[in-house]
Amino acid sequence: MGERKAEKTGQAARPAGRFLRPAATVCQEVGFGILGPAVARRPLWRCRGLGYDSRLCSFSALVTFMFEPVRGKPDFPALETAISAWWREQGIYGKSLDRRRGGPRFVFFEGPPTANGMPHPGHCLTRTIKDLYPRYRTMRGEFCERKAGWDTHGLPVEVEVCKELGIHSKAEIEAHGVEPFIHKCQESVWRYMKEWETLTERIGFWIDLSQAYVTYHKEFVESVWWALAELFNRGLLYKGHKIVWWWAQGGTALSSGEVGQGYREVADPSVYVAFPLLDEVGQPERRCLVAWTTTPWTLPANQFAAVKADLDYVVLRHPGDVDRELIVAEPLAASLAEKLKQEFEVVERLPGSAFVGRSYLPPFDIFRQPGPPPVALLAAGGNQPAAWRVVAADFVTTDSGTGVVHIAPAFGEVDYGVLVAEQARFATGAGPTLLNPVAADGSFTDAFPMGSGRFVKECDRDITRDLRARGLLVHQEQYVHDYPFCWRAEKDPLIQYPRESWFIRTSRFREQLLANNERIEWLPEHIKHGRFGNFLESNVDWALSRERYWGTPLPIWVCDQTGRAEAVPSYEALLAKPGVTGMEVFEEAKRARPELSDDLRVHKPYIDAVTYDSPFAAGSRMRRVSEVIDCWFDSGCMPFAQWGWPHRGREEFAAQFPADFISEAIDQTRGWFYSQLAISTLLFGGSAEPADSGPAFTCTDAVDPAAGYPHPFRTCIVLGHMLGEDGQKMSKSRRNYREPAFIFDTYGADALRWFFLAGQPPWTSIRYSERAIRESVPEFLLRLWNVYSFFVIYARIDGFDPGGALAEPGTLDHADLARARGWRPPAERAELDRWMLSELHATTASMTEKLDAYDHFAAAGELSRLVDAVSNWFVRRSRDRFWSAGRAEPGGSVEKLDAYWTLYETLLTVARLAAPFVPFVTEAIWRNLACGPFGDRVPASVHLTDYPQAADGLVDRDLVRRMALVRDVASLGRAARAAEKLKVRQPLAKVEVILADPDVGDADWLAAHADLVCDELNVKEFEICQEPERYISRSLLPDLKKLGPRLGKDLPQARAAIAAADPTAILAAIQKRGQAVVPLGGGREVMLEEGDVLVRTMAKPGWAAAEGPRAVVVVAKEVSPELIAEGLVREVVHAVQTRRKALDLEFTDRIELVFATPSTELRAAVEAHLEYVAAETLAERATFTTTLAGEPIDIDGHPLVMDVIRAGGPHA
RNA sequence: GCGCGCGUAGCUCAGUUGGUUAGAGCGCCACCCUGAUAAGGUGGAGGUCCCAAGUUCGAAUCUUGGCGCGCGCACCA
Repeated sequence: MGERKAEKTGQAARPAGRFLRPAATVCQEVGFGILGPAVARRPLWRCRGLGYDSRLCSFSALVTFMFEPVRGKPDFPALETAISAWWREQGIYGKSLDRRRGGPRFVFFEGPPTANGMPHPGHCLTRTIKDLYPRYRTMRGEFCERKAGWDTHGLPVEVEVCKELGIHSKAEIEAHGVEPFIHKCQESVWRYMKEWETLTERIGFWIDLSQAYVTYHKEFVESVWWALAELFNRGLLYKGHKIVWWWAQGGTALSSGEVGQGYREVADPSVYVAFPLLDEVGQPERRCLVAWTTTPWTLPANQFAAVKADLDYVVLRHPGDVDRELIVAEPLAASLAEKLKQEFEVVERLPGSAFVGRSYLPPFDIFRQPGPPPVALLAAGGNQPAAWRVVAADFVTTDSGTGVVHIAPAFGEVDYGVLVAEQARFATGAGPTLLNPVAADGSFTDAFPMGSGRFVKECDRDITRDLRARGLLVHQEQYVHDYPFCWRAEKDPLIQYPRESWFIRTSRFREQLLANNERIEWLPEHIKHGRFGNFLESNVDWALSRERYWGTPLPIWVCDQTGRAEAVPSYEALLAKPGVTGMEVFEEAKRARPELSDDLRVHKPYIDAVTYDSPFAAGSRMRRVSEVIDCWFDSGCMPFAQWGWPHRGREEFAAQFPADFISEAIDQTRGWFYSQLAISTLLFGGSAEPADSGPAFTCTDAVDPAAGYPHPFRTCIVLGHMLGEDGQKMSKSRRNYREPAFIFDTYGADALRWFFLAGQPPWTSIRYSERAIRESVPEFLLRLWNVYSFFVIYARIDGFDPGGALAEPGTLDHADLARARGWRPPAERAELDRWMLSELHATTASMTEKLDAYDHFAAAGELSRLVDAVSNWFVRRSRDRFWSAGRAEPGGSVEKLDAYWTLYETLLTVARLAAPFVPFVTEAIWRNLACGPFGDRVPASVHLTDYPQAADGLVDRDLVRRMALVRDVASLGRAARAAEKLKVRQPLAKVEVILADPDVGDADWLAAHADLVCDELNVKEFEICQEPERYISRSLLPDLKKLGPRLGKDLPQARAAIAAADPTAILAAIQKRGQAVVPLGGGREVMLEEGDVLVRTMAKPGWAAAEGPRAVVVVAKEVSPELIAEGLVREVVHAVQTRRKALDLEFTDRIELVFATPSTELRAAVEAHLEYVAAETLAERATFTTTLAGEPIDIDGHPLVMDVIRAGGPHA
């Protein structure tokens, strides 16, 4: 047995550290006392088992020691709730703000969630991201106020209340009474408030909930009013018609989201109807346009027929019916003929434009007088029939139908657009008016007697029958398609229906919106010109009003007599109006219910009661319009309305606009992202001038602040949607996800945060799976915790006392620690220490860079690699130092102390680096490692420290590269062993390494680390191979990136030629003359220069070798009898240890060993190393006997029976 | 239907301006360690890079067309 063995034997013979298990038990009992005032100074007597340690004497220091014991198996959820409570008690969030007051601002806007629904995992994600960056920037020295907010208005709230009341239509709400209904809405808004607050605190989202803005509060409403009045006064708020999806039975329009929920596949009648063209005197011709529709009930409202101008149409005639000719788009003629099962002859072929302007006979004449079509005055001069005329339209396609589109402006958005466009062509008032034979309840009016009083859809059959009777029906069939129904009343089909509505002229600002958008940093980038940009491109005016109850009332008052309107910017301005009355309605309600919120003053129905004298007509009164507004407008006003600006909060607004950072999920592109951008752009304008110099926004004037793009936000992280366990949409009924509370209680908030932050880029859709969350724990949190726990255990044993060594700790940065007694500069420390600090500071630099670029996913990856480096290389390779004798004190073991200082600095720095990601566990580490020894001399919380600054001087890039090389070599060595089934327990004589690139000086360095490699690989000797040709072959590879552009088509030949050439000769030529010539055949040749070729090293077969990109590692396969014996002995030791474990012996238990084997070889091996075996297994005696009962075990083919007896105890 | 995004190992995902042997984690199998221990480490197996055509000396990567999934807008006469 060689020297190394003896060393190890010596070590094991020392009963060092065998008390570990009991100590850990104690830690569990102690818990996390650091957080409370009751910092545990547990009596030593609880540390049972300590008596086994010869170094117990050193434990006397423990009593005054500052590091709390750490439990080996952490209970993260319990830890987190304790820390959370401590933060609350100590006001740590407030303190983190206080110390940055006056610093540069980092402005964050909270997109308001609605508190009338339960928070779900998606909110956990947004709240994690929204927490990370403010925390990070605060640690970087910026002042980041975080004001919470709640979105409280809108249909969802009304729906909740309706459910509760068991009603659903507007009529029922009215019957119930608007006033009590509103009261219910206001209460309902806070229904899940507690859950939201709990979630917010539990996930560690630091935000000021006490100062939250609330969209129904009077101050907020008044800011919104100001914005609306501003738009109104600038002529940007107008009243118009809009075609909406109308739930006729319920008397309300539905939002697109609601409509989307109600689509069902149904079969509707599909009819092809003839529209006979009219001649000059108004008589029907033979020729008929053929139009197609799946909603026959809209035919009475027909006003136009649309064709595509540049599309070819054909006039078809059936030989058996010469009295009628059909006009359809040429590409669709065949399919029509097929449907009709008829052969047609093409009479004529004409472009669509040939029909534009022609009059036709509509299918019903309810709005039309017989005779020639009446004409109307065109705006450009001249006359034209206003309606029942062919128009050209680009939206006409040949995908289906006939290429002739029936236009009923009352019942289709596109159709309505045609009407508006046509109206514009005529002199004011002369153009076509909207024809609508349907009442708001969905029944035909008397204007269409055939269907009068009946629901339109029920009239489809009668209409079709009538058309057939009059010879206008060309064809009829069933058509299966998706059609929306009311999501609350499944039998009620929705219809498109015109309603009056208020609009904001956003479309006029399209260019400004795009210019503003151009300046916003979107993550991921494609949002800017993709989804969001496209949305802006196709901007239409914002349909603002809602015919509902619970929302910000539209602050427009209209004159009874003249119909003229004005907007009111605040409640105060309203009260100042002449002859104002009606406020008493609220006052009375308040007297009846004193608990009534004063905010309801500005809500329906109270606000509707307030009227005043009209400035437009003497004796007339001004009354508010009945509508409330789209709640998205509320949210978009949040940048200023959260401060009540411009009525108040002037300073706050000036300081907090625009936002540096916002983040929400992708569904907000048309929601909050748009509402903010639109409102800000319309109100504050701005230019595309870069706003780099100084603040983009100076609020000098309350009404017209000068703004430069971008505003109101600079950077926006758009998060992906979260999916359930099965990759489907999360849904309560499907139960495909775990409640956040369950995750918190089981794995903890840090685990969930880490899963979100490090699991995937934030914009991919995240599959929220319990398994993935669970598995994210060991890879980072637990590993970090183990290192931390390892450190504390040994620091306590060895008396490592930074608090005593350093009087003024500062923030425990590298420079601060340098003042400590016993601290040595890295240059004087072991290489491993310098390596660790290199990694630490290099990672610090790159993490900072990545977080500054809002790339937390990459930053988390860096962090994870760093913790892996600490755990799996630094600690592992430093064990000898931590386990060596001597105390970690000045005057003690210098190398040991170095190791402690290195690990201490690393852990403190990692805690700060990771603090924005996993705020709880890092707090626990900081509290113990920093506050433990230093108390009040250091910041009480890791979140009150600065983010680490990389000290470039400590980064030794060569060392980092070379250490990585050693780790590679170790891995390759193991791979080589594994390939030959040479297990690590079998010592081998030698390992040889061939470096792929021998020029970097790495070889010498590696050779100097022979011990390390030998230790890792369990070999006796290390050598940089002197005759690599024995083991490897080299081949030349052309550098394709370089040669490709130069050689082009010759490249394949060149590759073949280079592969066939003698690599040694080429390399030599390049080395000597700077270039080498390789013939290509055909007289051509390739000139190779330095860098044109790469050398690839491959292991020759027949050796125990493994190759990687940087090295080939060869281990000696041959094992001498001595090596085999050592291997056998190690197998025996392993077997004994396994038995010890099976017998559940304490680590400290001494044993007696008795062996029996028929194998003389095995016996000889063991006997030769008996001392070693005894030491490794804590055996007081190890003997051989000839007969022993028991099951023999296999030691590399040698049977062995053994008996393990606990010394001094009963037979084990 | 239109738009945006995405299809890479059993699962979750990386893959930088096209370049030589496509990676990681988890899971699986085998092994190692047993003084951080209901942890830790190492190795291995596992891939038609959705399909097809094209551009190119060369395509997971670029183009076009399919197919599939997610989301958004519509539902279209």
